Amino acid sequence: MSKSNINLPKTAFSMKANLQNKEPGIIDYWDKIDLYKKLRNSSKGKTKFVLHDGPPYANGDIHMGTALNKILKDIIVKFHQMKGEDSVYVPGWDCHGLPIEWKIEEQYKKNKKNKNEVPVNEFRKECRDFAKKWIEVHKKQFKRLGVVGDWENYYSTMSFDAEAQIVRELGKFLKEGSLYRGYKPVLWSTVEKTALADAEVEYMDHKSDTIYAAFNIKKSKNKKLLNSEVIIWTTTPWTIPANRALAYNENLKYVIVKIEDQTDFKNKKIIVAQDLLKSLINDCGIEKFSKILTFPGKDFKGTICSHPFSKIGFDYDIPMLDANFVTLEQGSGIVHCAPSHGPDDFNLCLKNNIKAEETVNDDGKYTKHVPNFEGLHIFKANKVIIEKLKEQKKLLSNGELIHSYPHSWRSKAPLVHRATPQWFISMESHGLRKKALKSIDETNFYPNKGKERLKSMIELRPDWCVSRQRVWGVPIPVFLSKDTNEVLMDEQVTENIASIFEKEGADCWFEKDAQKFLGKKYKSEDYKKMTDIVEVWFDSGSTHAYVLEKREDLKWPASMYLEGSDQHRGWFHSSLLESCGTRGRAPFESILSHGFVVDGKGLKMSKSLGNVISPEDILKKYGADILRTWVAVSDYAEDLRIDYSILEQHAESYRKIRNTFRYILGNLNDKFEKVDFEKINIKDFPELEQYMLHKIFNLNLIFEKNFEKYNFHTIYKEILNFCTSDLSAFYFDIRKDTLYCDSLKSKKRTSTIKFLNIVLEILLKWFAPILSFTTEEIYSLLKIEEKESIHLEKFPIIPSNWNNKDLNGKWSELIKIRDKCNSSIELKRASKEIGSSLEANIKIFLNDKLLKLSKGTDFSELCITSGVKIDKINKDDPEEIYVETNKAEGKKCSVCWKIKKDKCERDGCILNN
RNA sequence: GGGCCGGUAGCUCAGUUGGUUAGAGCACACCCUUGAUAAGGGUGGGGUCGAAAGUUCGAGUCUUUCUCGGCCCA
Repeated sequence: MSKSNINLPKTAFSMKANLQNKEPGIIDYWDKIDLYKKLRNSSKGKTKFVLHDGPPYANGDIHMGTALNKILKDIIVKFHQMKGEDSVYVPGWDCHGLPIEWKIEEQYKKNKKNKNEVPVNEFRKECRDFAKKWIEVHKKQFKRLGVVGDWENYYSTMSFDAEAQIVRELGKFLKEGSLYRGYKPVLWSTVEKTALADAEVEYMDHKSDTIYAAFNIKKSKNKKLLNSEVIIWTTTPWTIPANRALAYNENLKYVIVKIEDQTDFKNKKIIVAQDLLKSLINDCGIEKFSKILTFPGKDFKGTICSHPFSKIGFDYDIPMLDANFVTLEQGSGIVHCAPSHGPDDFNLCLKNNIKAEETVNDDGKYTKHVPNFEGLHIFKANKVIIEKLKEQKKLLSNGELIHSYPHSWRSKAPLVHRATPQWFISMESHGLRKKALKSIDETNFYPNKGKERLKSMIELRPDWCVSRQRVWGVPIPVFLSKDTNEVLMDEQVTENIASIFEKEGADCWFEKDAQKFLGKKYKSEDYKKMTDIVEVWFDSGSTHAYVLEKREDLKWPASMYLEGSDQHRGWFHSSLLESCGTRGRAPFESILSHGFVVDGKGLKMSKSLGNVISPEDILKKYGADILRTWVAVSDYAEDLRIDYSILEQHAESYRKIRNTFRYILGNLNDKFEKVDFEKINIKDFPELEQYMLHKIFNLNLIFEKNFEKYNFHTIYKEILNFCTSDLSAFYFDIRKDTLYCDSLKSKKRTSTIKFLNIVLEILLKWFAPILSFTTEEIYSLLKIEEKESIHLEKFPIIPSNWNNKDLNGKWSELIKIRDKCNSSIELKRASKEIGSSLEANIKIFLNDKLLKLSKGTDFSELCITSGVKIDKINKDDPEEIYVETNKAEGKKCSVCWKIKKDKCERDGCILNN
């Protein structure tokens, strides 16, 4: 029998996707038609949706985290575009900063070049070229993922206009008065006379002097504490002159002990943590003592001590402060705090309004702020301090300790924490903290938990230190008076600097004579030009100023900032502060944060674990649409797991979707005919199609509801289920008979074809933001004249008359009956009586309700059997449905393969001859 | 070490204010089909809801502790 008289599906859309080879061609096509420009032109005047790109650092190939971030952004941008908005996306890059400086330095090392001998601007030029190179690499990699954006006119933190605007932004804080000069401890090498970044530090063993020293209690609300001495332990005795506070932990227990040995401490009462008493007694060689009292740490609240050197010029209050960094690991349970010489100390003191000061100079010698010891080098000071403590009867004991200690990676010299002059933006002086907290409240967070996270950080953070002693960045555009050391505050000077940077770039700061920047008003002899640079978080925190505000295609504030959850402390944070400080509110209306990419077991990816997967690997093996699928189906609110078995699973669901499309295209013979949804007369369709239209109506509600909450994984899952359960296993299976065997002009077949056209268009549009390549592949196959890309289309508007709750109620019952039929058929199949369901005749027994409901329904069509009989169920039967299956008797129709006893109504059937 | 977030079938995810036997798709097993064919259909198995204790008539859901993992901070 020839197959010429049945209509089998035929399509140019291949079953095998071959994405890795096909996708690059589609990217070329988008370039060729200039898709981004077409998108902008097509949506002129529409409501703007601006997802402002957080700039990735221009260094190294992209990894899964960056790929996730960019794909998620692209999906959202496309969703908004197809919703009918003007969804603009301008990618950007973060270019200044230490990691690039290192890379260049590394190259110098290889070539035996010395950084200090290279002119600053030569070095900066190499940094700039390095960043430029990586921007180009990233661009290619991001485009390969299917991300559509303004790749030609990207922004970068190192462009001249960005550098100029960063100067203007800082100028606003300077003018307002919230930018101030203060001190902060940094790791310092007294040998190289320079600050070191964490990554330039090597930890090596070092022998330190240790002391147990005593601080008299001067005042306390707790009378029992009076006349006692608090004991501290430290490995840096030279910091004692810089002591400004003592730290305890209110959750620890402390004990007052009376010493009875013949020493300086005979009959004195000392206070230490209860659990450290034993080790302290041991360390100090105390033999006779008695415990007087134990008390909780919180009783220290409000206690004031005096400095061990109070009698020799250190006559000030030493407050006791609660701090959770105080532990029982070592020492006495009370920690001596020198805000100029430790980050913990600094932060604790700052919170309590004790400022750090310059106690040690560049060379490592005490400054004039340290009476009695001025000019003494700190590396020679320990002995002297220990002697002085003994003299003042404040030394309980001393010793030595070998421990891991920071050293310079270059000189191998031991480092110290040293307070150096820095620039800060005050959180309080002009209400920055308050403004930021208010803005957080006015921002939508996806997921919501991001709100609390950002809020608690802003509530607790200290003043923002915006200066770095580095080279590759925007200079802090400030002059200090040589006379008074005061900051020159003049808006005109700031603006002058900015406009010079705009023309020449920030490099000129390092070579041009200061007079050029000062203008005519001031003389360069009178001023010092600062050499610090602005920290990079201020650079990227200002993107809203030089990107959102400056570009006409964008808007301020942005509709959304979208980054990984680590950016609550990073870009979200710095952008919020910068903008609240300069403009009084956040530069974003909403924040979407996503989790981190982890391996299949939930562990973070690392080279040592060998569980790293790169985007490149995935693109090679599966193609970008599979990676995009993975992004869409994963719940970004949590960490996202990935490994090859997970990808394989999603590739499988992709194939299912691809085959759904292929089946539709095959039956349409790749000829798409657009249907005007509004003009459809629902009643012209058979009930089955009406029911399917209702399903689509419902699905669209789910689609819209979940889009609003950016729940893409729900959207994907729902449409996938529609493809597998509703279309493939139900509708397509049933309508195969019509599509293959009915005459082309039959009413039933034409309405099926009409429905296929409808569902094709809808599925294409729904999937387009996620499966950007595959939907484009199909779209181009359909040769739709008026539009050149699926991405220029809008989401379908589903008419409300597709909604049909009654029909839905009826059909859920019919499907229940169908399920029973399938079970019954399966029994006969298992016992080998029949194979295909077309070899079956079924008898369905129903209760009155279902019998009435089923009137007019052809179950042989619904269940794909050769025959059906319906009868009333026995009244005694507790079930409402009962099905009996029998082998169909007769001959097989050559067209529809149904088994018939007599003639067949199908045209061309041999039974009819 | 501290703060925050999380752990539901092999996998990706649903599980309203505590309330029947905890769901879906994929994967898996078996069967059918060979007119969606490196496809398609049917049936089915699979979960001490991270662990323990508690509150309650009743806990995946509330409380506490522990454990594992992630981010941030130190």
